[in-house]
Amino acid sequence: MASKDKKNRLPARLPRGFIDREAGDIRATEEMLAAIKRVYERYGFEPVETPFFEYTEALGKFLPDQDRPNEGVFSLQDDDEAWLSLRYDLTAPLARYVAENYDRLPKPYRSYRAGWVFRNEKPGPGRFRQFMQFDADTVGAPSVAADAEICMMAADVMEALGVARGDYVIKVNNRKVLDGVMEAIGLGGEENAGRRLTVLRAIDKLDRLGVEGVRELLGEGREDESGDFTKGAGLSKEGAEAVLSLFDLIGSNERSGTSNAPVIEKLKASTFAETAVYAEGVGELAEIASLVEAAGYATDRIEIDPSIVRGLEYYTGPVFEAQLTFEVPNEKGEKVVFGSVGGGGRYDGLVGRFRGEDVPSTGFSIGVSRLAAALKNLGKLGSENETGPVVVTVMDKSRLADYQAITTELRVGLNADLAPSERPVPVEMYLGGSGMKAQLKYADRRNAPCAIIAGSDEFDSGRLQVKDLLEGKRQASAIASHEEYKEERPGQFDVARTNLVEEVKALLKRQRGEA
RNA sequence: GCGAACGUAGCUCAGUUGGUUAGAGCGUCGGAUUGUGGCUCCGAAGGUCGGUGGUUCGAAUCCACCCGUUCGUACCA
Repeated sequence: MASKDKKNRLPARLPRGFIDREAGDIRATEEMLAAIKRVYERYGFEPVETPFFEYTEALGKFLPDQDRPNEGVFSLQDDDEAWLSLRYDLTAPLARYVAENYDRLPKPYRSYRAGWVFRNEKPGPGRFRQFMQFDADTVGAPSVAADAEICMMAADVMEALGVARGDYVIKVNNRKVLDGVMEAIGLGGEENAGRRLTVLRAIDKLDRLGVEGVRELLGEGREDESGDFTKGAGLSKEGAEAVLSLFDLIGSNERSGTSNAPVIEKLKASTFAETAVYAEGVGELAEIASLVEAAGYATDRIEIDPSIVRGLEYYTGPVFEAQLTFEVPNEKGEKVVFGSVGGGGRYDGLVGRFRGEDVPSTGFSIGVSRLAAALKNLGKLGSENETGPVVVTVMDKSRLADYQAITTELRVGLNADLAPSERPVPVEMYLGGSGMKAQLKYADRRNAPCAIIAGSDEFDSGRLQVKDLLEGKRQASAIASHEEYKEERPGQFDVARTNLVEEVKALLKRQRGEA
């Protein structure tokens, strides 16, 4: 019921952090998902789907790093008082799924899935409370060959989406290397868990704050522009410099060509190598490097970078991050590097939470919306101007049956011998209540290739008017007066009723430049 | 979460020290053109001035709180 009372009218508004998606967006995303899927299928991964809701405890809220355990997730209580939460990533639900179906799944279990995830956080530009991820995981594979494969697959995905080699890079690090470094500077043990987190967070900010900012955060702390003070990790000068020495290794590869060997050598030569977990981590990185190199993936695609941190909750070994390296202008016209569009790593303990033993697993997650925004920027996505429907206009409402017959004839005829992969030609009869002028305006706005026009003259003569809207637009720009415009009827021609389908087919072909 | 700025029509924005009926451009709809998308001209619709309360004879304008947006920062599985 329409509300005349303006004061009490229901406001039509979206909850903050959520967006409506429109045709162009949806089509572009579907295209993208299909391309990613093809890559994963090529590697032998199979699809699986889990629901939006999981039991809250299954999502892993009791894992470390729960400064604010009740924030960030949408939760509600079920009839039986059990807490349910909307999933905030696709990894924890996969771990639940694998644990629940462990005995009947082939191991290693290789699967991919795309889906919406939800985070109850402050939204910002390009940052929403509902967004899509596309994951691929290998569960039950202890070998770093699985990690190497995930990295290569991530690189393949970027190229399948049209990102040129050199415009992206898959960065690889190992959590064990960072753990080893922290152990070496005296941050080992349970009592230092909090400071270790602070150190990892500091390292993670290299991109944004630079070496100086990280140095402050490793020491006493840092004051930002607004005067806010962030407490640091409180490391000694030597400890901080030791951590920062990792950054010196970045770029070792570029200087030497295409192999990750130089950075591996430097990692091995470091004094940290005396720490067992560090040495183990470097060993794994060396193996990954040699595996991807043997497969032909050089540092222009997969690069070892000791400054990569990624998620703090559950990664136990190698971690990956897909970065776009080209610059794009932001709203202010400044050039900025697009940055991370996906990440992942090894999470040996996640499935084990549901079972007695750890199940070694590794995976990768693509931020679909973010990557879509990047691709749009590259011009690799967003064929916005899709051809719209052929519009059959209605001039004489008493002859609706005739217009309907024409519409159906075109709809069937134009789509008769399409291959299954070809986009159908949409055909519609104008269903609004307005006159001819508005109908053609409608066709124009729908980006229609042509409109069919018929009144009593046409029905009597057995010939219909076909108006080529693209050709008409072209001709119209050369016509100044409205009288002449009316007289010319640019782009318009008449065809025999019996030849309608063939004539429209020919017109569409001409427009595609095939005739 | 903390700090700051901003919020006027669908969009981009004017709006004087607090003073009559809040404006423009673009867009939308209609007419000139009863059967033809453009151009041009004419006209119309469209506003809880983000919300609520307060100060005042009088508030888009001043004050408080709230909501939203943006920026910085923290967190980010």
